Amino acid sequence: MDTVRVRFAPSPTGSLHIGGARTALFNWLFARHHGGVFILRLEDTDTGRNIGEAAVQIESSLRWLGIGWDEGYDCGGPFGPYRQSERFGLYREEARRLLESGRAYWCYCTPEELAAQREKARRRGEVPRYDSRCGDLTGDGRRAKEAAGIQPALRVKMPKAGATVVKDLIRGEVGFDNATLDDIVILKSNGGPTYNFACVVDDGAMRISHVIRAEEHLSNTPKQIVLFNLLGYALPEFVHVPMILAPDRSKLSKRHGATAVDEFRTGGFLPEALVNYLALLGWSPGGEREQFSREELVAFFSLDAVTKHAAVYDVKKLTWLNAQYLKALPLERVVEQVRPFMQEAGYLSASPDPAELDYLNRVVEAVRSRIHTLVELRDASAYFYRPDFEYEEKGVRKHFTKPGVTGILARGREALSALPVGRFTVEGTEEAFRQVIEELGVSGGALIHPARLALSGRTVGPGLFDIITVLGKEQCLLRLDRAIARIENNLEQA
RNA sequence: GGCCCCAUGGUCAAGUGGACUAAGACACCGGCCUUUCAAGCCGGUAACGCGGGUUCGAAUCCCGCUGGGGUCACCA
Repeated sequence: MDTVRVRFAPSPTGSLHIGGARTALFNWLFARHHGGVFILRLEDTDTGRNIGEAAVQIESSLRWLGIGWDEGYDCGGPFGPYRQSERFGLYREEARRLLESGRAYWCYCTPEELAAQREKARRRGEVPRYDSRCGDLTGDGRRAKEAAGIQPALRVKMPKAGATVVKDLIRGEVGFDNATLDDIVILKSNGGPTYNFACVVDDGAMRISHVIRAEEHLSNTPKQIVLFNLLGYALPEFVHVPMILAPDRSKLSKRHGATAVDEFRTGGFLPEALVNYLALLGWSPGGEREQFSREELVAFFSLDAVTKHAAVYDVKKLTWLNAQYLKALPLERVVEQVRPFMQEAGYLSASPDPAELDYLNRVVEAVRSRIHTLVELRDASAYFYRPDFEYEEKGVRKHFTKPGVTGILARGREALSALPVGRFTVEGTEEAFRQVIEELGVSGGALIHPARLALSGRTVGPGLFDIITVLGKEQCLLRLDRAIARIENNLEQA
């Protein structure tokens, strides 16, 4: 295979959603697998629809996912510029070639006229199609239109007979009857190129070897193939990957909850998990594994293992994968990822000192195996940072109302208090508590459950002795005292 | 509606004519473990859309139907 050159070409009309992200990922994996080039091109020809911040947002989502590009509108490259709004000169040149060779013609129909024609056809039950009426406009007719001040659009004559076959790498040969092809507009009356034209000119000029894009573009492809041939460009391979659908099998949109990559980031998902999940949506390496590192994905990725059918995305499985990464990734990585969440909650200062970081490390290690997202990790850590929590009501009824509970807690407090610093470890504190339990002749739970509630306010969480050692002696004694006082106070009121 | 694509459990999917009384994963349900909750381990429920062919034999090939999706712009 010649050098692989693929591109991801988003339009800056919004944030990067997971469908786009997966298309970008497949392109990237394919390029990396073959040692090829991955290009980021901005399709911003419709100035009216461009959203200022969108390009920046798309870019940052891609970077967050770890999808980097070799050529692009920010870093340049041998076939730049990579922003279509900066390539209008090229499009006009190429359009002129078509006009001069008689393959294109000016069309003076106004949008209103075209809409009326379409409506008329629809009412007659016909397929709305442009009738090429301007194609045989005489010089006089043209002059008359121009005198009327109409800015024309440039159309390309499409073949009217025969068929155009799209050779798609995952779908095989897909035939389209040429009679269904409109004379498409390639230059709008404002002088700008249309999508189909700019796309073809750029894919040709940028020597794209494989056009890997979503399936919704399949029906554009025959028109683009005609353009490729008219322009004399080498045809790239076409690859139309299946769509990602919402749980109700409809096209993904905002109303389906989080669909933007950025929402997953703020929702506490790791890029490792999202990349892994997205790679497995519509592609399968076979076998029984579900977890793959980025390097493994690159090594295993292959277009012929991409499925043909659309996939419904399932946030539950993504959540599971995220939890897997949360507990298996090196601790430093998880800590690094959770830092902004902790800072936002006020648990961590803007520039934490080593002691703060050490504490955070221990908190994360204690909590990370029982949560699914960074947001959950932050929430499950709250009591490590705030001593003034409320006690869970259900736990209070269950563990703080037992007769003698204050006495038991007091004995536990005493035991911890008596422990020398060197013995304030998971083993040491557990041994101390076990001894209290034995001396009192009560069940382990009689001390452990109220103690957990006293220290964390919750009935669920890490092992008690992990909580104790992370909190440290001083906090434990304080919190135990607070709980004992609270229970006695309640008893008086009762 | 025309054209195009697709069709294995609720979801992601393996499967490329015999090894399929159809893998694995998520979710769900049970059990074990256990100081709680997770995690982990063990087990369970659950699928080839329908109808015709072809073939000794079909989830796999062909046709039709049904269903889902995409697309029909001077949007991309």
